[in-house]
Amino acid sequence: MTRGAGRGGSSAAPRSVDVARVAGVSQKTVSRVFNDEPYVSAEVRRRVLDAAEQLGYRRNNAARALASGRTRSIGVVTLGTALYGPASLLMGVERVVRDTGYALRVVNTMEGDPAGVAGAVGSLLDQGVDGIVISEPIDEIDEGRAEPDASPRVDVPVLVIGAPSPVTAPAVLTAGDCAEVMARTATEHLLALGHRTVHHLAGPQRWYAARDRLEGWRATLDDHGRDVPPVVHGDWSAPSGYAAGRRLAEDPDVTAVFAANDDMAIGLIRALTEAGRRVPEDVSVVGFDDIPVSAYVNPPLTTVRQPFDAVAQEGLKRLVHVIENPEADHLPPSDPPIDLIVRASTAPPPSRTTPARERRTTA
Amino acid sequence: MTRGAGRGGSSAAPRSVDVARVAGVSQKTVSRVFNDEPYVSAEVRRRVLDAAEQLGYRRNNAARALASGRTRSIGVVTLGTALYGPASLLMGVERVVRDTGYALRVVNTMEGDPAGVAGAVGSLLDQGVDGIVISEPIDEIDEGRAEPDASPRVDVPVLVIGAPSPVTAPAVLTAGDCAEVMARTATEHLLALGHRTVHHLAGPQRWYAARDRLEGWRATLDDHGRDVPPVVHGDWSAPSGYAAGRRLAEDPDVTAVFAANDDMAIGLIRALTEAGRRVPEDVSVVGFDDIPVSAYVNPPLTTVRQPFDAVAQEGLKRLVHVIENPEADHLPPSDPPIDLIVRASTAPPPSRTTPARERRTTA
DNA sequence: TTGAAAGCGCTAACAG
DNA sequence: CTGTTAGCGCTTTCAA
Repeated sequence: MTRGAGRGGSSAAPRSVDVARVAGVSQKTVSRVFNDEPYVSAEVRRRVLDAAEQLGYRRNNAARALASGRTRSIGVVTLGTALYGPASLLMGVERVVRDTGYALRVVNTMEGDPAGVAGAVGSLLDQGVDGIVISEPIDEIDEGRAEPDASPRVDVPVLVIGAPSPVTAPAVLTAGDCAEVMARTATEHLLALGHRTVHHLAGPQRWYAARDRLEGWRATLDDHGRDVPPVVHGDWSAPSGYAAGRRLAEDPDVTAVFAANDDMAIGLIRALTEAGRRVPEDVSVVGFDDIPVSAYVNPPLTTVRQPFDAVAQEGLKRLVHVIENPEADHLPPSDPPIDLIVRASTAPPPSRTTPARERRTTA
Repeated sequence: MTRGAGRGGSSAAPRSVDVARVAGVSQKTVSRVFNDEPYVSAEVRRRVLDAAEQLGYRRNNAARALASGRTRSIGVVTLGTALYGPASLLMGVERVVRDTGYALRVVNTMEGDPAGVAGAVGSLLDQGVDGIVISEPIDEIDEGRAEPDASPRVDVPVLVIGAPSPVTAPAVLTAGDCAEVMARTATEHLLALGHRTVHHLAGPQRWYAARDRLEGWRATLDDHGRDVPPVVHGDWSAPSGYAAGRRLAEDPDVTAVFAANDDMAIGLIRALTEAGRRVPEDVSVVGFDDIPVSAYVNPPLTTVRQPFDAVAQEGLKRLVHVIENPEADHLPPSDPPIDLIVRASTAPPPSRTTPARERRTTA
């Protein structure tokens, strides 16, 4: 093979020996300079840097990885959706990964993908990564099953965001497992407004995120000794929220609904409104995520803002720490901030003496 | 260094020679099997595969890349936002990249990032990629400037989505440059409804996407010999749409607005509604993107759906073709489908009994 | 503070 | 059909 083949360049890419020759030093010295190793005189460092610049030298990452056994990259497994939550998380992860000097490799797991998380993780391992982030995995691996091809031998540290780990690895960290608390916050808000109970429009139960929110909601109701009404299920989408809303609208007892995400909340509100149930006068609705349009829909949506950036940042800091200090103690997780954003979609329940239809809104 | 160091495994990772030994063949034969090269008897192939399975063998990608000069990965430069457009595009790209057998590396350019696209591309080149996708770049490089550190020497094929190329490379492909046509479609729709002219709520002009939409709108108006009212600018966000809406609401001549994305359209509608201008009775609004909630906001939004998946798929197919056949002719681009989704936010203008035209003193 | 030598694990020719 | 021989461009010893 010709030097530089595959790079498509007209001239071969310069290597560290080329830089060394130009700078009049050994190849090893060039290596030292580029790795910020000590014991290089300022004078030599300058010469090397100049030569590199002049030649347009760029370190060959494959050679580095091969020689050092470290790829300096982190792989992330995400769902292949543009849903606000997963997408925000991915962006947060990218930012931190880059800040910590690692490169990012991304593999999606589509819903219904037969290989699922295991396949995605395997693919990342094939590519070569020093650590793996699994963002919001959903159920697809049977629990308790340990067949080697189902849950691949992961020999790098893993950070799992928003779920218990679907893989076994020498070091497993978790982050962002605060959905339950957030769901409590949302539910408590509704209860504090005077609602007798709160209905829940849940996400798909294969998602831990959905289950956690449901759990938080149910636990809050239990704690307050309230009825736990039947759960309505959606698929995160506005259409599914709309469908749920039509059903919920038929039940006059429904005065407060906690939706597991904003998209569903928006669909829900539309259905409620079309059915003649005003929001928030007749029914209060709380969403989850605080997507960008939530403040501007009609009515502006009360919701819980997820601390995506904080979760990504904190989790990755810990992951990188484990990667670079395999023996050291893990950094302790910290609790991310949780914000309940109260807007106009929640209000006290309609007074019970007056039928809703006779109430008048003054504008 | 110890074998397998950096992988953190308790035992060293098996190499192809190990597999070869177990299978009783040469190392090269193992390589043949794993590369699906011809001239390996079924019998030998089986033995190799069995041995590999037994050992838990995984090819070392760094060594492969070093020896072959190909990294088998594609890098993508995206904006670091969870905006629906960029995020959808990224997901579409991931899917296709994986389908074509490449790995994906991702680098974001944050707005205000000093290094910008050039820095991101450089980082990808450092990491080692066989091709680069630049998704919706925004202006940050001075045009016409050719300093080496400003626009790095890109020696791999580049696919630019939704913009002219901000870099020079041996092969530059473009895709998704249909925003102008889509903007025309939106504007024509409004004109066909009977509106005298159409106002435009534009995106930030550093984005090509925003400029293209503006151009399409302006050209359509010109073609029909209509007034081109002053452009209102937003920043893609719902709040900015809201702010624009307050201004637009004061002008009774405004009967139709084409917003450069759905988020702004939603903010705009809210402002219009609050100001007592009904949508669509008094003012029609068309958005752009068809984000998931658009069908469920109030009123459901008429919008233009961007063919993200089609654009990603088509563009990448061409990019991969160039990577693998540097000498061959480029595959021809094809036109992605454009869908105007007509919902309830557009309608004919209010009847012209009030002499709005008399008030127009400046054009 | 610097350099020389020896691989890292694989693919690319070229023989058989 | 299969094996041999060289590297790919670095990092890592170890020596100076």
